[in-house]
Amino acid sequence: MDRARDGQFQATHQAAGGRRASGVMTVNKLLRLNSREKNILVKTPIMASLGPSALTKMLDLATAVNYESRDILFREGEEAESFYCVLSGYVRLYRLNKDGREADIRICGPGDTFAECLLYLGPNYRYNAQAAENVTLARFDIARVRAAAEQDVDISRAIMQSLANHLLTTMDCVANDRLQTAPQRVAHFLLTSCPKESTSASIRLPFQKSLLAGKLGLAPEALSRAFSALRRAGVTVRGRLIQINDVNALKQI
Amino acid sequence: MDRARDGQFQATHQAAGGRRASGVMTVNKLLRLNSREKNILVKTPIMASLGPSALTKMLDLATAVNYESRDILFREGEEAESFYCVLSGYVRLYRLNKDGREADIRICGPGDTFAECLLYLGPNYRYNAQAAENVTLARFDIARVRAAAEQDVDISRAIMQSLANHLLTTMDCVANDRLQTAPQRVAHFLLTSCPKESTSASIRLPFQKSLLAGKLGLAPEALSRAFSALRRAGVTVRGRLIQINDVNALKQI
DNA sequence: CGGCATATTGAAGTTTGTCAACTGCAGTGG
DNA sequence: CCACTGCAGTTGACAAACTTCAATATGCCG
Repeated sequence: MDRARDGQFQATHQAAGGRRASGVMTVNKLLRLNSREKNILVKTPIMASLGPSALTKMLDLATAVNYESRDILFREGEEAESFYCVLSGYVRLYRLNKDGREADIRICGPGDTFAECLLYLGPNYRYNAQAAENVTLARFDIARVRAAAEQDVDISRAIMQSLANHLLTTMDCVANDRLQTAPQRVAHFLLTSCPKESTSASIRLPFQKSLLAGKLGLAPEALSRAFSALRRAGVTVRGRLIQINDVNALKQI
Repeated sequence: MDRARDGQFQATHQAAGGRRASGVMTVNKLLRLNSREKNILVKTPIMASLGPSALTKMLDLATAVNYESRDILFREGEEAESFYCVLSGYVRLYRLNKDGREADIRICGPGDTFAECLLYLGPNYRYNAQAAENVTLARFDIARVRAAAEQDVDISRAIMQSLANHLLTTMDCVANDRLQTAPQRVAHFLLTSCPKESTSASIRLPFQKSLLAGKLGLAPEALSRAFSALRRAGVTVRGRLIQINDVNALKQI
């Protein structure tokens, strides 16, 4: 059975979060970050503001971990031992209702930190996390980082900035869900993906459309229809490539 | 013209946030908290975890301010000088779309802190805040609290806990909006308002139904219909009084 | 009781979700 | 090289849920 292709299998047997090397899976082998991974990590928002000593402490606490597409990182209700920072790939954070329907809460890409809010809260994860594609993550032990933050103001300040940012982003999400229709959400997303001050642009989606649909709180079909509704505003879609002829027209949607 | 009853007037002439005494308005007079207000403030989540010295510092930084129902506390885009903690009454945080439609992001009641995320972020408010009824608030100067947090780990820890809490609450909000229908949202709200482990309950809404509707992301009419849909699950509504005959039946909605 | 704001109800109308069929593409294996 | 397969995405038809508008009812406070 192909684990990466069978959601049901994933749903009952959690992936253990191993690091794979040359096609061979070595479960739960946590490694220090290699230099390429370190270079990515130190540029992420949560690390970039740290002073040299705080940065060293955090790098010492980080381990690297890989997941394959559709692997489950953790589930709602499990005891939270770690929080994560994405080095490459995308991770979905989502909830289930009692019928088993899923709703994405957040899509985390390179540089994004997630579950760090549990540093100062209850002992359990509050949502599910799944790799949307093959991902590399930096993993941090919650208890150790909490201890480090108590001693180093740089670290606690970085965590606060991260929390404050996520809070505002999530509040934006609530407001957008409640105020905007599907084409408006898509237009808004495209505009935030455009370089500032440009009159036209062409964008390559960094992930599948189904993932974008979830991020925007839409069914994949609704995203499709939103794109075709945006054609009259000069938006051309071919695969992951999106051509925007008139940025100002998009703003009027 | 009655300021408290004319939304348009409020929309163009911002209330200055004065403290009123015996019907006479004294604009912008910021006062130290009286002992009753202090007693409330020290029990709020953000203050309760502070040690004695941190608590004293924060109380010294706090000023009391009253607003009348429908007063605007601040608007999106304004420079953020203060964050607030609700001592009594309710405050709506909301956004406008370009058609002028409003969507509530959060309803803050006694003990709730808001806009504290700006301690570590950009200089502007990111949403509007309006008194939903007559309110008393503790106001904190952002720059001063930021300085205090740098020196006192208790304070920065309290802020982090507050941020983490709000983040999780807001993520819950996104998930609930995306997963639950109107009756389910109302049922969920009622269940969180019930004492734990009770089989039946009677609740008094702490605010107007229109405010509850906004909190749940619904039009007032949709809330009304949700309540009448819940009648068959043993929910009786008369004014602000709500009788729940069977808590378990509500959980099945 | 009057006056006003809040809440409820009914009747459209929108928007989105759901289900199903179909397309297009990429990879597989004969 | 080509049929087969599996998956992502699109499209259509329909249903469900919610909003909006309008009319009416209820409740509150002078």
